[in-house]
Amino acid sequence: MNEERQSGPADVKRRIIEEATRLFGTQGFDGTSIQAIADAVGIRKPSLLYHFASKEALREAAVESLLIHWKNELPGLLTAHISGYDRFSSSLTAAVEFFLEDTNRARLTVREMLDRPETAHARMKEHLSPWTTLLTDYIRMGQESGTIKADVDPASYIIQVMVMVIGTVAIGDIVAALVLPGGGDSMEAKVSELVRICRESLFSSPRKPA
Amino acid sequence: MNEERQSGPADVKRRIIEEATRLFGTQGFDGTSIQAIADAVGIRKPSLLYHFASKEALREAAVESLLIHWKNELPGLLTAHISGYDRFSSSLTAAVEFFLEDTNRARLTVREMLDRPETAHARMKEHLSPWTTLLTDYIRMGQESGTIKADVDPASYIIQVMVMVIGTVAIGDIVAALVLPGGGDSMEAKVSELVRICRESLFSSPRKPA
DNA sequence: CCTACCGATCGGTAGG
DNA sequence: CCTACCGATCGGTAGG
Repeated sequence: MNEERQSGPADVKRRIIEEATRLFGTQGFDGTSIQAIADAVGIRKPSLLYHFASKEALREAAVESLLIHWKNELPGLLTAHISGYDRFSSSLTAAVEFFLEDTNRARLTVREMLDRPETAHARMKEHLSPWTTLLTDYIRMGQESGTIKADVDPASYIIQVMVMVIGTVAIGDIVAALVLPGGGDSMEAKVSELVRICRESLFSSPRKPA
Repeated sequence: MNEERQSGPADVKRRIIEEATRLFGTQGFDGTSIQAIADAVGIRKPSLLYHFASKEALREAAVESLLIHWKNELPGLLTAHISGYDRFSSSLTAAVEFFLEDTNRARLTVREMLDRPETAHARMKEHLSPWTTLLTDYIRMGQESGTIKADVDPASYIIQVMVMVIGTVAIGDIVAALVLPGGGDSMEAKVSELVRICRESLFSSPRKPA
């Protein structure tokens, strides 16, 4: 009747999702067998299928878990700080570093976008569009008050920032090979250049207005 | 003994690579069977394996073909025009539109970066690093003459531009869903915003110096 | 370029 | 959560 020792069934489910996210992210959905996931968790294949009725159900659970994670963490990280030229840099840096903490999640996200465009489209919209609307409004307000360049297209700007953030985390290391003799500069340099590009193409002047 | 009618063997190889690029790009390497590729071409599976000894050999041929295409077309498109503030925009627009012409190639490229980081790293470096070096040098020269912002990190800047270009083509439509109520603005708007972001974060002043 | 065929692995089920 | 098992499909080969 003890209820705290060892791994409860909820813990097993969590570990399955963890390993699935890692393997789907690095090798892709079709490139990962449920056998391989079961091996990584340390259980047999039919045991995994007791927790998730099908491989497809596991995929959906992994993506859902990923989106919930972002939905819970990102808005607080961003909305609390986006309120001026200086804070813009630090909050965008924090957001990129948040994604960098778990590269597998970023890779799985990109793979989902490639593998199932319509489904990914619908699900991301459902979870994330509420707070991207906030960002769009913030840009429009900045344009009215003159702190943000008038020729910024708010929606397209946010799309490009997201493409840069997720792209840098998912494939930045490989793209870096095209440019650098050594084979890749530090991720730090890429992140600070990303922030610089976003900042200088958004605000009206290099110094914040009074 | 006629040699121009119907499809020669070289033509069949070309069509196999075409269909493989399309299917690998949309469904992934592991998500595409050689049976499916043979069906799309209109031949039997063992016939396909006569032209390419293995599925892996076909993958390599498809990626090689893609890189050769870019290597042949891009340098002329870029180096001829990157020589000032105005031409920068038109040549970057042309480059993005070049990628947009064949979305499958962009998707296959991103998938290769995710599926086989080291191999993709090495092969892209081999084919493309010579002319990215030219771009880096161009930025450094602009910094010395004052037309380009001093705080630009040339290598990281080029990486971010490439991430934006390839990311916009491969997953721009899906990311757009996060932002727009309608479900995605026109690709045109995304491209012109991409160009604006790259331009305004690169040059020293909004008007080109004399 | 084809027919015929192979061993291995896939996702999933039966039954406990 | 396990053992035992299934039909389907996979990449690839033999032989012509």
